[in-house]
Amino acid sequence: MLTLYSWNVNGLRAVHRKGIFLDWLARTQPDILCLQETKCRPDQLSEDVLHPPGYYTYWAVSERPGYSGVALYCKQPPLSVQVGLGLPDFDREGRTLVADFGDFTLVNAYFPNGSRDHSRLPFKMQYNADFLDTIENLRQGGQSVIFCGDVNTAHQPIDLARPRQNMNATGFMPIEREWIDRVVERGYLDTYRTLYPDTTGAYTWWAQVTFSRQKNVGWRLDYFFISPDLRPRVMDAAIHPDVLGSDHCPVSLTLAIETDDQ
Amino acid sequence: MLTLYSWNVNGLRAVHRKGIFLDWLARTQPDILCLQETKCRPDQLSEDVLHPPGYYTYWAVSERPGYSGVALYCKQPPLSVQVGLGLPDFDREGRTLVADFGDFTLVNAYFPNGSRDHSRLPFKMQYNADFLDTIENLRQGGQSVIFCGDVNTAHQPIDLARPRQNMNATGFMPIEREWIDRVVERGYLDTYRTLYPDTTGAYTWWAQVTFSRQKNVGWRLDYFFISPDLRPRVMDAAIHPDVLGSDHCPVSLTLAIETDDQ
DNA sequence: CATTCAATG
DNA sequence: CATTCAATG
Repeated sequence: MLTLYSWNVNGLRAVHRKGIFLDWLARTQPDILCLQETKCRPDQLSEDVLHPPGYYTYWAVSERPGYSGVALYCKQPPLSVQVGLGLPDFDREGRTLVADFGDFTLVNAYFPNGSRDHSRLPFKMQYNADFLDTIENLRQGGQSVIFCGDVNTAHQPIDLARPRQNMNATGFMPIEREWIDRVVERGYLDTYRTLYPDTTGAYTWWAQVTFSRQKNVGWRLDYFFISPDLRPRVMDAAIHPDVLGSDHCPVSLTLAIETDDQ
Repeated sequence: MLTLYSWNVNGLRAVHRKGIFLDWLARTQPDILCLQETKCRPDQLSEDVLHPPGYYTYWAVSERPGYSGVALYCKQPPLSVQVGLGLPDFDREGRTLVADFGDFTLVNAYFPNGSRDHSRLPFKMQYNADFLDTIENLRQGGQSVIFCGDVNTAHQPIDLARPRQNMNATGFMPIEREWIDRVVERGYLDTYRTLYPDTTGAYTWWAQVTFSRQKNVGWRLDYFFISPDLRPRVMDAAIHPDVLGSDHCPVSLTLAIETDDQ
């Protein structure tokens, strides 16, 4: 059994400083943990966060200090890890890690935010397009694919509290949602929604400005998608809104795959 | 009897937030208070700081947000207040207030910092030169002059804890100290040093980086200077190192001048 | 080290 | 609102 978690931490140093990160990690013990918005270089971290007992860690860093960044924590080292998509425009922002675990290739991604004024929407849609090309190439190479992270888009009206008010807000615009349609058309499964097609109020992000978390006025922006061949292995998919410390909460996926744990 | 205080607060909002400023003001009740490094526009302040009971307030603001800025709090309104020296290069940094109190003209100034790499030394020396011209013009117009504030220069070796190590550091370079020599040659009196010519360890600023305040490794950078005609009125000059909340402490001057207080 | 601001989300 | 950085002192 393999447990995978994904969490946009909104600053790894901040969630560590609050005394939350290592506690949660020690308690949860995911086999694989994907972080987004780490907002740091590894050399800015203390040893306890950089190398928690039992974990290998991998880092994608933005050229711009304090911005973006993703990390991978895992109990077994991948066969290989690729930092970035191989596309400098995106890779300089530290958005992507691709890890080959043998049974599957895992892509941990912090998808671009379209920006309130929509100025980064073209950049986001280009990332999304190139991202889909990348994972399709992996599948054509015979790999099973899992991708997770902050997709920065709610797919359907059920995936946010105020769908009608946000039709023209980045994160729920038709063009953004259609990209997820395309992902699903290619056969990828939104694991949480596949298991819980009708569950409402299932969100992973809440705006801090409006204190919307206490009212659960949120969005489901964080996902675990799998290629369809992995469907028989899915044991559970979950959202963990009780885990505080960021404006996002973690999401998880449990697979029926043996680990080498002794 | 008239009590004047001068204090570089290193951010008025910060010293207010710490609960120090209004407490200190209510307890001390200076007739006149000159602040430097207010680092704010008046509209960024709450009413209680902007208009404490019994005080008129006047503001010089930098064009650059959060930088520099001086303020004048006084129980009796001046006959006139001039914001700036009339020199745009300096006035755009909100460094100077000139207030005519009838008995004397008070100039509240935040003299430029020469910058660690000495890059602002020419700017500082030009400000100092133009400042001296300004107060000399006031005297030639028949006024008694008081000037106070953060002069950003220690005059003599007795005025800092480590004179030999700082001969080439801005704040104690020969060229900076010679400007104070010139002020003294014109007859102005450094009120504190006039009353206490041999007192050592009398500092008004301590570097935060090195926690030097607890060791009293400091500099005397804040002064009340007076034109010589006011000498007979001087009752006391003091330094108040126990007042916390900034990296500078307040300094004060007490004059034998009647106030209109009922 | 401490203050403030700007960018970003 | 919260995180991080940069400039300044």
